[in-house]
Amino acid sequence: MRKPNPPATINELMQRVNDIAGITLGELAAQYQFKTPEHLLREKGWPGQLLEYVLGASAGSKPVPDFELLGIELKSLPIGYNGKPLETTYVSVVPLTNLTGITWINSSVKKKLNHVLWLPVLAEKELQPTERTIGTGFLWQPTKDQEALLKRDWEEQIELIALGDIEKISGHLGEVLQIRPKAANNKATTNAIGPNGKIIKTLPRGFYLKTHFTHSILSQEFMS
DNA sequence: GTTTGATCATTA
DNA sequence: TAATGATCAAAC
Repeated sequence: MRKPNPPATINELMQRVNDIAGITLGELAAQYQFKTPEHLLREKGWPGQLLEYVLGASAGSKPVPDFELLGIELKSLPIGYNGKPLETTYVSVVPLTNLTGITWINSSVKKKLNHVLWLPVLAEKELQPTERTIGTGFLWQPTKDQEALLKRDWEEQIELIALGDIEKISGHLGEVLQIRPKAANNKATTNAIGPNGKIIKTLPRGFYLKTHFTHSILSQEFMS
């Protein structure tokens, strides 16, 4: 099969999502002649890249929603046999400089999470990457309560960064939204605001949704 | 180096 | 065993 075009409507997108529910990543990759990792899962981004391709998401690394026409972000969500998320969910890069004028409303986190297509994938560790089974995808927008939680965590941690206290931030902070390293390795560096307002070098960081938050989203969708 | 896609693996 | 810190690959 050829590379799918971007879906024109939400209905079209959701039809494609429903069409792939229940099959494995290996079967899907074969159908579309998409590359499959031959041995170990060293290509950590493979599940997401395959799903993007099949659903017609914008290719490449662009700072725009996966489905630009629809304003929807695709997030695959690895879950275990118990239906709970196995990993935190990466959201976006954490800004470490030029924070003047930045607010929750215009933040990358709010924009990214404004409208998300969650695609659960049964990804229990004993399963080979190709044996992971695609679940039922669904659209989600934060409720007022959920957004309030995200906003509170975001503001608390952005304030620390603005004050030059990036090195005081660890994955322990944040109720639902945490900040953790996001880099090739722990030697990578980027600019950040340091003590006294001086620019320092530090490890690039990313925002991640904690698993209990994504689990609550799943519960809200499937157990209501 | 940065941003996209995430998972790995050591620690607590 | 869950969570935090570290890491892998591709495109640019």
